[in-house]
Amino acid sequence: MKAVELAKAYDPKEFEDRVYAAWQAEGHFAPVAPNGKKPFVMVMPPPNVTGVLHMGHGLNNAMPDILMRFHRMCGEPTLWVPGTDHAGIATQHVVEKKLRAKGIDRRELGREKFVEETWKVANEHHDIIKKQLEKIGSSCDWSRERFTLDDGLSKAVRDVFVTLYERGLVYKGEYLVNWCPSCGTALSDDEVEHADEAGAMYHIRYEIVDPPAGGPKYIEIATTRPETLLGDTAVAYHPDDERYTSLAGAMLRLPLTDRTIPMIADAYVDRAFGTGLVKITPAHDPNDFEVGRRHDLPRVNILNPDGTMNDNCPAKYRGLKAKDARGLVVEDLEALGLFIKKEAITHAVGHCYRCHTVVEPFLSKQWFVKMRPLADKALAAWRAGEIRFYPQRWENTYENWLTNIRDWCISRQLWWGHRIPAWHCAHCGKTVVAREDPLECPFCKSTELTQDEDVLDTWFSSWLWPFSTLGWPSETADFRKFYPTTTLLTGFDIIFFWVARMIMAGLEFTGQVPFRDVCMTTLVRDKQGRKMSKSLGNGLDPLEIVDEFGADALKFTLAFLYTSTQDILINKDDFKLGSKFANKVWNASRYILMNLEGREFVAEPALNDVDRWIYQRLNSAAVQIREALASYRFNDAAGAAYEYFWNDFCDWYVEATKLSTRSDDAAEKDRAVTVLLSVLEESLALLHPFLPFVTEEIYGKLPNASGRLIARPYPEDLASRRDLALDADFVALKELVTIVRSLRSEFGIAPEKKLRVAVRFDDGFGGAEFFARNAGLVALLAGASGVEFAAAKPSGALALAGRGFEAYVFAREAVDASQLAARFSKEVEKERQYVTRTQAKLGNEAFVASAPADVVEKERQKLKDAEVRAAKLEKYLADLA
RNA sequence: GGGCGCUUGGCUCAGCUGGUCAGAGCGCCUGGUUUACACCCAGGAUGUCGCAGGUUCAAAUCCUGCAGCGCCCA
Repeated sequence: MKAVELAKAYDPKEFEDRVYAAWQAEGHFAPVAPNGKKPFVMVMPPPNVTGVLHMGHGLNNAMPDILMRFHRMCGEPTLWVPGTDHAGIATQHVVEKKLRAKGIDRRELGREKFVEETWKVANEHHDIIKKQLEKIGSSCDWSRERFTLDDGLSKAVRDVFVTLYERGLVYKGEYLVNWCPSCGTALSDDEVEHADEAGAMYHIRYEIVDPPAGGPKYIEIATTRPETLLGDTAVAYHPDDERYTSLAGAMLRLPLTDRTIPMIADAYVDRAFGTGLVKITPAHDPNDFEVGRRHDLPRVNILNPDGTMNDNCPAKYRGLKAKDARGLVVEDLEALGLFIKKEAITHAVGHCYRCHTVVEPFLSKQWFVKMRPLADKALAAWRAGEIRFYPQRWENTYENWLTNIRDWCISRQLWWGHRIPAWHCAHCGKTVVAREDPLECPFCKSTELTQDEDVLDTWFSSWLWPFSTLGWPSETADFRKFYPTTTLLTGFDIIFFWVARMIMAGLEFTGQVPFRDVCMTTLVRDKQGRKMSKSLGNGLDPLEIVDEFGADALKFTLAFLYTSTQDILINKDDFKLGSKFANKVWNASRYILMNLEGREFVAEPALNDVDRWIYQRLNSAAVQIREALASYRFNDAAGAAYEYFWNDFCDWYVEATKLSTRSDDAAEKDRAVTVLLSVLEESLALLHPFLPFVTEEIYGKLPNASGRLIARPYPEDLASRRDLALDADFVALKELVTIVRSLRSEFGIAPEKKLRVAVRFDDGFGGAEFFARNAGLVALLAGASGVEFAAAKPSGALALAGRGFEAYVFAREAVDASQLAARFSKEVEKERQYVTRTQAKLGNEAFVASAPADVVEKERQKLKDAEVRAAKLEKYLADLA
């Protein structure tokens, strides 16, 4: 056989694109035909079609890819559905900005042209996003890719809207909504981010109309937004507040206006807060809105949709931004002597999650989804154990949100999105909601129908994603085969936006939970714990990482550093970890392939101790990986793969085989190389989910492999490979080798100096035969001229303590006796301390009586071991003296 | 105000259902051109597991309180 040559250095750029193209061309990302195994299915959280992938996407695509590859190799039909999201507000922003740069306003362009333009931009961007996902190695089924605005999904959205309307769960009404004056649209409660800001509490006087004789002429209220007084329609006090009960029914002169407003009593008021009086502005505060409803107060809207003061305000304020109006209002109040004071405070202010503009509570007609019935189903399913969160603590958040859920405002005053399938009949005034565009009004047959101008919230399409992508509402083959999906993996920050809503939608429309497991990932941040952002310049572009370190390095590093308990802090250099590991795999393989030169395969090679040991380790690693992935502990899985390959396979196994490959025995060389190649092949399979590219590339060069690694079975837990006794023997062998190496290192004995080594076994040591068989191996690894077996310490040798044995090294002349003695003393002291502690423990009757028998037995054994070791060390000390 | 999380070697973090579990990667120190790898090899140092109590035969691991940091909801 000829040697296979690999390039000297690992160079991912050389093969990653090629390997990905081959996988795709051969159809490996599509599910295999039903084979009796339960399918493993995930949907990709759809990235924003006009966005850019950031490290969060990197993480949330790399981890699913590990899962998909693992389950695929386990022989399950696997499906990972990719796709993108039209991201209404964000995309409309992008396109508007582009147009503005060309001096075009979207209103000039008109709705139709604007949407056309937006499709163009979305299509271009889509190709970029797709390329990025391919670059990072996502093994998703591109033939099933979906977009939230494509025909199928649009049909699903419309069907759902109409169904909910029919069930009385969608309604339109005039309510106070969160309004982004900059985006010019309503937002849902979740789309508002609260941030503490410095503000002020303004104390203002309202004059009482016809004050009772001897009573006060004014009342004092406090507000953070004095300009909203122009929309006040009452002032409220607590019904039990005796300071104000005498003012029941009194009227107040609303400053700066010609209006008078009533004093009302409402239990909502906190008597202890401020003066115990609250100005009520039903059109501009959610709490006031409720108070207004209870007392049937008028709602005076003082804002235009763009956030400026409207015609309900006195002329001088009209057209001013709310913030500017505030200053003017305060000035005017001062002039009238109605302003008392201003105190600095900090308060939470709502901002638009897309553009960060301050959000205004704004009175308008919007569409809502009645959430309570949906949420109750989602809670019931969770309580019944149909949904499991990893880590479980997220279930608290889920429960809490669903328990306190409020209706969902789903209409958006945008052009880019699913147009609301509702029509207004100019003739009879009724609303028509229909699956098919109506040609005439079903109530009065009029054709004067106009469709609602608004579009739906993007999340109103995302919440259908796990089933709309599979063809629902049609009963497609995919839907039948792959729904419900298995696992959803996404960032915890969209648990409300997306995860909980998908569960509600799944239950409402398909009668099933959309997935069983929810794996919540944390955020990726920089080393200072700051969110990665463009403005800070601390963002890590996954594509740059791929370019510099390779896609495998990206994936492996993220898996290795994965943690579910806190944010993942990472910087660019951390990705060296992954590329170093990939390089290690490359070079170990390179070495093995080099050794093929002139060798012949052996049909059924006999396994020696070392071979059986490495299979034992491989087996144990496979078990660990399987267990870790079953509960989404990616770090443990990656760690097990790393430790196996680097510490067991490279450091010990490959080194050990040099005993054979460097021998003059051709038959033994053939045998050793044959086994080595088999172990390598299986090791590559073990590592493949974590390092897909480099393992596939090497696999393609193996003379004993066929097909693609991506489709090879994953190493299984084989009873025949479990061998704890052998593992224990090998632990002892490694200890012996390490003891000799340490001595060499500590006393600067040159590596090329072969040491004469002898071993004596303690009574009852079980590994004697193993050692006898592997004396040559010990000699190789320890750099010994040979290993003898002795009944007692030979004169002229140094003794070193091992567990169950004693090593004798003929190196007295190279060693500084006092230095070695000092080391022994330290060790003796440690052992003696341990002995004392353990004796006390075992002397404690409560311990012996209460602790499980095996724990007590273990302690006894450990005590014995420590005593033996201490005795050995003391003897060595005496000898050195 | 309610809820959740974090505080373990210089750095970033693992340690599930309490009994050598005090670990990993990076960094650091010493020595190495062994025909796979200096993206390497061999050896080594470093932690009263935030603080104070408690439960237990036994606590980094469970409970309570405190301190600091972070997030979510109101």
